[in-house]
Amino acid sequence: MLRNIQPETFIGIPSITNEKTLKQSIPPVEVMGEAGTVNHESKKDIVDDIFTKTLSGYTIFKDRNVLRIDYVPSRLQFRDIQISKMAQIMAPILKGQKPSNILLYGKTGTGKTVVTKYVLQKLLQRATESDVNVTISYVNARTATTEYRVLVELASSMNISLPFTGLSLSEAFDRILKHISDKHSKSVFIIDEIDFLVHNYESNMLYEMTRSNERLPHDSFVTLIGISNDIQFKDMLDPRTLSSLNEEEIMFTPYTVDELRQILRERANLAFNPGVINDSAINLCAALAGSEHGDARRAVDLLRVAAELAERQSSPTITDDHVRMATTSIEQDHIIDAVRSLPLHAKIVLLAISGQTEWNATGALYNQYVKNCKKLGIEELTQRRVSSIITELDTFGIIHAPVISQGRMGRSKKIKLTAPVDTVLQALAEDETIRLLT
DNA sequence: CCTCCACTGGAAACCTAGGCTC
DNA sequence: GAGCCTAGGTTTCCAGTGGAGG
Repeated sequence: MLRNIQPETFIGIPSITNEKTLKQSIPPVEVMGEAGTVNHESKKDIVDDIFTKTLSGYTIFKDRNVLRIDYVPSRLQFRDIQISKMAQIMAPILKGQKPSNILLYGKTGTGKTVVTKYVLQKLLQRATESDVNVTISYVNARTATTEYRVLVELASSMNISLPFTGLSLSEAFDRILKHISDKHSKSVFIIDEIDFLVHNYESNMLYEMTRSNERLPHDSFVTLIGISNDIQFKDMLDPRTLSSLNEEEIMFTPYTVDELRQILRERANLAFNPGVINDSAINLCAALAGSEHGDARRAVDLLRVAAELAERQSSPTITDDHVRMATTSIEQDHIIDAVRSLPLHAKIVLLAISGQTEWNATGALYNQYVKNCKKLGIEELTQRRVSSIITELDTFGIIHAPVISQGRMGRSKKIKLTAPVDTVLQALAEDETIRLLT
C-alpha cells in the first residue's frame, strides 16, 4: 500500500532548499577506487554525469507515458467492433437503466482491458454531464487472489473501508450494497482475469454478485464486466451463474503482425522524437510479439525497454540490436521478479534444484532441501508440502517438473531448472538467509 | 495379469494472526 | 473477553497412478 511520504522525511534526508545547506547536511561519501584507494571525485562524476544528462541532455523520448502499460490511447485501432458493441450494451446506464452483464474473452494483449477502460472513461464523462451517478470499480482477480480481497478492492475504489480480515464475506458484500443503495448509485464492477476467481473457488461470490440487484432499490444497481484470458472459463461456472453473468459476450481476436506494426508506429510517433526509431526496429518488435499470439502489450513493452536501453547507451536511435537485447532483458526481469517474490522455503527448494545438473526426482531433491534447512537451522516442511512448492515453481515457469513413471522405480516428478542458472542464483543471492548457503 | 515402487494430489483438519459484535 | 468470522500456510491421511518386472 502506498504511504503518504512527507518530503521532510523521505529517505531520511531532511528537506534541503539550497546548495549551502546541502553541503552542510550530507557528509562526503567515501568510495573505494579500483586499487582500494578512497576515490570521491570519480564516483561523483559518474552520478553527476547521469543526472546532468537527464536534466539537460538530449532524450529520445517525447512522452514516455505513452508506452506505459496503463496508458489508454485517445484512438484505439482495430477494435471498432468491440468498442461499439460494448458502448451499445452500456448505453442504457445514461438513462438510469441497468445494462446487461458482459463477459469479455481473448488472449493476453488483445485489448480487452484497454477497450473496457476506453469505453467506461467516455461513459463516465457523459454520465457526469447528464447528472447520472455512475461509479466504476476495477479489480484484478489474479492480484487480489481471494474472494474476500476482491471485495476489499472493490470497496476501496468506492471509498468504503473494509478491514483486511475479520468480516465474513456476506457482511463485506452487505456493506458494499448498503453503500450503493444509500448513494442511489449505478455501479459497474470490472473483474479482470475473472477466471482466477473460478479456478481457485466455487463461483458462489459471482453468483451472489449477479443476484445483488434483487436486494437493491429500483434507483440503484450493479452491472458486472468479467474479463477472461481463458476461453474455457465458462465451462467451470455453474449454469445459474453463467446465465446471469453471460448476458452478453464480446470476443477479442489476436492482432495480426501488420496490425501490431501499425499500433507500434502510432505509439512511436507519440513517444519518441522524430528520427529516433526506424521501420526495421518497429517491424522486429511486431514480429517478435506477433510470433506468440498477437500480444500488443508485449509489443509495446519491447518497444519501451528497447528505447530505455538505447537511452542508457546514449544512442540517438533505437536499433534492431536494442530490440533483441530488450527481449533478453524482459525475460531476465520476469525471472528475477518471480524468484524475489518467493517465500523462504520455496527459495531453499529452488536452491536445491539449481545445484543439480541432471533431472532429479522429488525424493532426492527433498533430501537436499532437508540438508539445506539443517544448515540454516530452520525446521523443514513435509515432503507433501515441498511437492506442492515444486508444482508452484513449475507453474511460474522457473522449473520443468513433469510426472514420470519408471515402473518398479515408482512414479515421481522429474525436475530440472528451465531458467538460466546464473539468473536464478543471482536472484536467490539477494536473500540474506539464502546467502548463508551459497 | 499381478505386484510393487515412489511418489502424486485431493480433502480435511489444524494452526496462527487478526477484526467484529455483543 | 468470548465467540464468531476471515486468510493463508501447513500437516496428515490415503486412494490413486503407471509402467517395469515377476
